[in-house]
Amino acid sequence: MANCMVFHTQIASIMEVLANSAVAEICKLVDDDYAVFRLEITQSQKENRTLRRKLQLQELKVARERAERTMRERVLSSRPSSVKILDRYRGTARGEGHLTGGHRSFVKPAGHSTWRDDQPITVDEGSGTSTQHVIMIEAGGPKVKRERTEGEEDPRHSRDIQTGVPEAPPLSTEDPNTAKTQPRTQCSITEVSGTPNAVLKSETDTNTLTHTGSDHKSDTERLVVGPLGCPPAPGSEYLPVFHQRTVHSHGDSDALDTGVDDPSCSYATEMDPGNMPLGLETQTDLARGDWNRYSSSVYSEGCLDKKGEGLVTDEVTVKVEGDIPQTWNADSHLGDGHSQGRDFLDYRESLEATHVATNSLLHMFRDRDPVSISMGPSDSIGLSDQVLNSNDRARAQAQRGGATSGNVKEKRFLCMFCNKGFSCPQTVEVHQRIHTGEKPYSCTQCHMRFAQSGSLKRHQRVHTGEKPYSCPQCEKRFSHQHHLKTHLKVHTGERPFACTLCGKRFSERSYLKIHQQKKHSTL
DNA sequence: CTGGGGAGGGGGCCC
DNA sequence: GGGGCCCCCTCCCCA
Repeated sequence: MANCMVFHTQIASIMEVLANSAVAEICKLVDDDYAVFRLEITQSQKENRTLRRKLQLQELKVARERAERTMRERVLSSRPSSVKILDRYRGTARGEGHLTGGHRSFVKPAGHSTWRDDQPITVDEGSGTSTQHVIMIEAGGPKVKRERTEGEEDPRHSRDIQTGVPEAPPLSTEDPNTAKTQPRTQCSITEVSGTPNAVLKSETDTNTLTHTGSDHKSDTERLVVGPLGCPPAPGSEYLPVFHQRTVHSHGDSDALDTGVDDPSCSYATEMDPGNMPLGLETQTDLARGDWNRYSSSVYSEGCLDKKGEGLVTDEVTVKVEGDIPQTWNADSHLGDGHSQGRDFLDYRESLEATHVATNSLLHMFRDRDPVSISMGPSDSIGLSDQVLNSNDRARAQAQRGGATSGNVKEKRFLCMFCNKGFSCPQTVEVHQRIHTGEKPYSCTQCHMRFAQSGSLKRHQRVHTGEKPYSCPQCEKRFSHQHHLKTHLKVHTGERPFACTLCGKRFSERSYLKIHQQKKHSTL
């Protein structure tokens, strides 16, 4: 009997131990799953917040545009009919000088019948002529062909207001409706931030912006303020870094700068390639919100930005133009140090920028929501295969080594397009040129343009014939170091790349790839 | 003549 | 800015 009791006791204790271990295991599993679920829920909630915010912003923007349209109607109707094309637009026109078929939005006063809608005009820029496809907007009238164009023009007003340039009496002081537009900076930054993190971040940042109206220091200047050229990363959050047009800005960017001042343009543009750069530039300008985190400054020059934002028929803008501080000019052309007298009229670049920008946004959207974004015929026309490849590569690289995958080195500066992380904002800026198509470095000998200065320098060896890399075995010389390295395999007989299917070996991976494509493509 | 491979040139991009 | 790697392209040679 006693044995039986002992046996039962032991059984009970064993059962208890087993039960406890089972419970512990279950708890562990539950905890793990719970953590995963919680993470997913958090992300979902974040996305929901982002979408909700975007919705609100869209509504806000619609209301704002409506108010501004009303305001503009009022302004235009009260303006004398002798509206002149300002010369300041020439900068933009020059940027698109060869862009036949490019679209440009003009605003003509309501009732002005001198021009017909979509009437091609010839812009004589001295260095050449170009036929431009002009989109005429009946300001204040019912024939607004491109609603977004209002967004192009609006921003100047609204940004003027935001920047508080004293010499430019903002329209808002005349029309209380404009006051509604004031919070747009915050909204706009949120709209284009791209990632949920960025949304929240940008919004917060924007709230902290306090423009003094006198801070016309360029973004470029601000960028170099930080130690070692890399501003310290504030906080621990990943920071999407926006493309900085002004850093390497050049004349032809003018064509894209139309409407850059209006962050709200971003979503006003559909997949119209002609419009896309505007939206893109808009995004890039928004970066200043982020950069300002480091510089404790604000973005102001962007609003008055650069030469010609469009055909200005607004006297308010005229005043602004006259009051652009000198430092601003330095800003706008800072990148010209790299230009080396390049041809700002390069049609290819304008076209390229347009298409690449389109492509970049397409990628961006496609990455975000591959289902909802469809590529229409116009979206793919003219897209550079090379850039497509580049973007694909970038995306692939982002997937491989993006910050989100957890690199050893801290890479908290995220590309706003592919989310790839970098340790330095300047590096991100350079990287983002993959997506934006910006190529600030142009060859003086030909029309080649490059996103990186090193590429330009290397390219120029084509013209100079410089071949600094010589083979010690045969005195052959090469312009690329890698070519020398490749060539050396001729002497060594090294063939490190073997086909896994047939065992054939190659000295270069590309040979192997070609071989496999040709021989084993059916696999 | 044709296809495969070698060699070299050039640009893109990251570190 | 430089180094390094990647990819693509073209030309040439040869079976």
